[in-house]
Order: sequence, then structure tokens, then C-alpha cells
Amino acid sequence: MTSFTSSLLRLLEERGHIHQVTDPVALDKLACGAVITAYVGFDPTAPSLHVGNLASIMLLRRIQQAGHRPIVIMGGGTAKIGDPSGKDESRQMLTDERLAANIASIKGSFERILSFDPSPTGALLINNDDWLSQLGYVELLRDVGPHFTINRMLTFDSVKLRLDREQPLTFLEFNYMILQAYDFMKLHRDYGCCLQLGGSDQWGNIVNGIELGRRMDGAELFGVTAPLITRADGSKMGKSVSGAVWLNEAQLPNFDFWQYWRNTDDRDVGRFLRLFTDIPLDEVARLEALQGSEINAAKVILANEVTRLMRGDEAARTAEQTASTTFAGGGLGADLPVLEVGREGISAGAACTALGFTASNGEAKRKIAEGAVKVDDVAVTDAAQILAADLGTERKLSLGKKRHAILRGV
RNA sequence: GGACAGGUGGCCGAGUGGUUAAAGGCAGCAGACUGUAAAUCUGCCCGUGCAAGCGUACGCUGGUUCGAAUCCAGCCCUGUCCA
Repeated sequence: MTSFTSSLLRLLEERGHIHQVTDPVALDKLACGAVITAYVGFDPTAPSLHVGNLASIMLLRRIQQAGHRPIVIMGGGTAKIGDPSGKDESRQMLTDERLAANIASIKGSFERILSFDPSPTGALLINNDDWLSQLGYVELLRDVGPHFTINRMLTFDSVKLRLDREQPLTFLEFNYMILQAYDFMKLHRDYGCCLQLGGSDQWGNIVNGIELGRRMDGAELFGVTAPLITRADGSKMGKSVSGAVWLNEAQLPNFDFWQYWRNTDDRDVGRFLRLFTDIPLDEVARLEALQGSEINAAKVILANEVTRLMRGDEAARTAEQTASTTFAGGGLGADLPVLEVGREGISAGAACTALGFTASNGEAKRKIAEGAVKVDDVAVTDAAQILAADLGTERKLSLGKKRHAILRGV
């Protein structure tokens, strides 16, 4: 797996995007000579993608950077079924309206990352529901069914996992891999797409698509999977104090998004810089070599770059300023959440809950008893203590070291 | 359709009549230490209340009992095997 000649595979490999490739030599050769079309699929099960999807999103960006054409497949059709991969429980089914709304909302993330220009390398965003919902059952069975054997399907991890754990796998879900394979074949027919990329959990699905394309059309298709990105402590990416780390601002404020990256584990800094930013590799090497507390500078750069990419320049700048005023200066940053306080004030406990720092008043009380809540850096001792701010003034309310908010007198 | 085993808090998983808001683990939050890191130690971890308490909670419905997650009945769901 060394020294590819195509810019595509070199780029992917250098930046740590490659886990497995179906036929590296042939793909390398193909990617040298022509503009190829490649796709990655996403399930629109929520109104926003999250950082767990970011590695796949970046794959598409790299494709375009290497001079090829990326296709984003929104799994509007497959989402109605639910991918059994890696999950031990089936997924809730979504309505058409919900899916359409999710797709519309997710689209924004891709518009930041990819260029949807009309050139040969311009990105496309396609909903697989366009064809999947048109399929006739008997027709599908007859055309595609003969190319799959149950024997083989049973050997795929996604299926085996459920069976081994003696958990239900419905016929509906069992069909997911067939429809996904169908997607690949369809994209090859309609768009000349010959490469599918995805997370390592998609290996089985991708291989199925390659097989189906070969059997039905004699097509030569390829697959690349990306490594599962875990953090140095072994956990999956994507949780912050506020829950999942969503890519859309509507689901997660810019400052929290920035903070997520700022708090990256030392050991992950280099890897994340390579994967999730466009910073040149020699610069990355310099940054990740920083020792001790100096590596914090690299984390700021990581946070700035990723935030810039996903949220824009302005968002990154404001978040960084907020962080430096709040953490270094002990002041109040513009990006902090604001709680408006009337003349009558609000109890310390209620304020924490109103800001979403705590889930209930009971939790707020416990946190206060633990000495976690501070107003203007002075610990609050009584949950019932009334906090007030004079008209037009601002005070700082903090829970722990990371969460801060502005109390504004109105 | 039959036999057997199951359905417990975000997840895993103990618990088979009161001392059970329910062991233990994971995840999470906070405190200490630090560099807004990691590791470690400590505390917290259904809601409400200052508190005693109250309200909810162990698939669903009903029953037995002073008292049920625990016993009984019916139903729903899942798995394994059989037909």
C-alpha cells in the first residue's frame, strides 16, 4: 500500500484517509488517466450530520481536490429501511416529509465543503429515493435477486453481528445491502461512477455493489474505505458537553463546535489536522511535534481550520476571540450564550437549568453543592441565591471550567 | 402452530414478596491535580422539595397481598429449537 502514482490515492493516503482498497493497482492506474466519478452515501436520519460523518465528507473534498468528480448520495430511500451495520438495534422509520426536511438541512454542509459548479469535476447531490422508490418488487427480485445468495449475505458482519447476538434482524433491514448495491450499479449506469468510498463499516456494502455492477453490467468498479476514526482514548468521535457534535449551526452553536476541536486529545492533533483540514503536511508535522503545553497552539489552529471549513471565517474568528477572552482573560466573549435577567433576578439553580447547563433543578442544586457553579468567578453556595444584573450590565455564570454564559440585565 | 428462554434506569447487567429509586459495570457531569489535554483520585448521576416526604419507574392490562420489579391471569414483543 505504498507509493501510488495517482494524485487521488496519494492525497488520500498521505492524509490518513485510507483503510482498505479493493484493487489498488487498477484504481491507481485509472485515477491517473482520467477524471473519475466517485461517491459517498449519507443517511439523512437527522437534520444535520455530525463529526462522526466528517471523515466521509472530507473524502469527497479530497476527490475534488485531486481533480475528480464527487457525488453525494443522500440515502432518502435507504434511510427508510435502516442500515443494520454496526448497530444492534433497528432504526426508527422516518416519514417522507421528515427525510426531505433533513436532506434540505444537511445540504448546507456539503455546499461549504464542495464546489457544485457545472464543470466536469463539479459535485452532484443525488437522492437515491429518486430511483429506489420507483422500483417494482417483482422486477427488482428478477433483475437483482439472482446475483445475491443468502449464503453469502449471511456472512456479512452487519448480519452476523445481529445473528450472533441473537437479536432481531428484519427482512426489511436484510434488504438494505441489496438496495445499496443497487445504488452503486445505478450510479455507474447513469453517471459513469466507478468508485464508492465510505467508512470501514461500509466495506461489505461497497463490495456488494462492486459485485452487482460486475455481474449485471460487466463494469469494473472500485471501493475505498476510510479508517474508523476513534479518539486516542478509544471512544468514537462526536460527543461534547452539549451532546452530539453537529455540523449545522442550528444544532450546535459555533462556539461549542470550536471548543470541541480545541479540546482534542494531544495524541489526536496531528491525525485530525491531516484528516479534517487542508493544512500542508509539513506544517502539520511541525504542529504535531510541539511538546507539552505548546501543543495547545496546534489545537487552536485545528479548531480554527475546522470551524472555518464548516461554519465560515467569521464563526471561527468570533469563537477564537470568545475563547481567549473567556479562558485567558477571565472576561466575557461575544459568543457565549446569554440569559436575560429581569429586575427581579433569577435563582442560581434556575439559571443553570434555563441555560441548559443542567437538566433539572435537582441537578443544578447538586452541582452547586459540589462547588461547580460560579458567578463572576466566585462560587455560588446556595441554589436559591438570587442572581440579578443591573440594567445593561453583564455578569458571568459558569458551570465547571468549560461552560460559561452571560447574565444580562434587562 | 408447539416447546423452551427472555423483555429492568442512556447502554450492559444483578435482583424472584417488604430493609429496592432498584447491586455492579460502562457512558456522562463535577471537584482535586493540570496545559480548556491525558492519566489518576474523589463525589454525583429519575423528578420535585430546605428537609422528612411525595410523585413517577422494572413490556402492557388486570388480579392476589397490609405490601409486588418480584406471585397469578391474559395480552404484546424478542430469541432458540421443532413442525
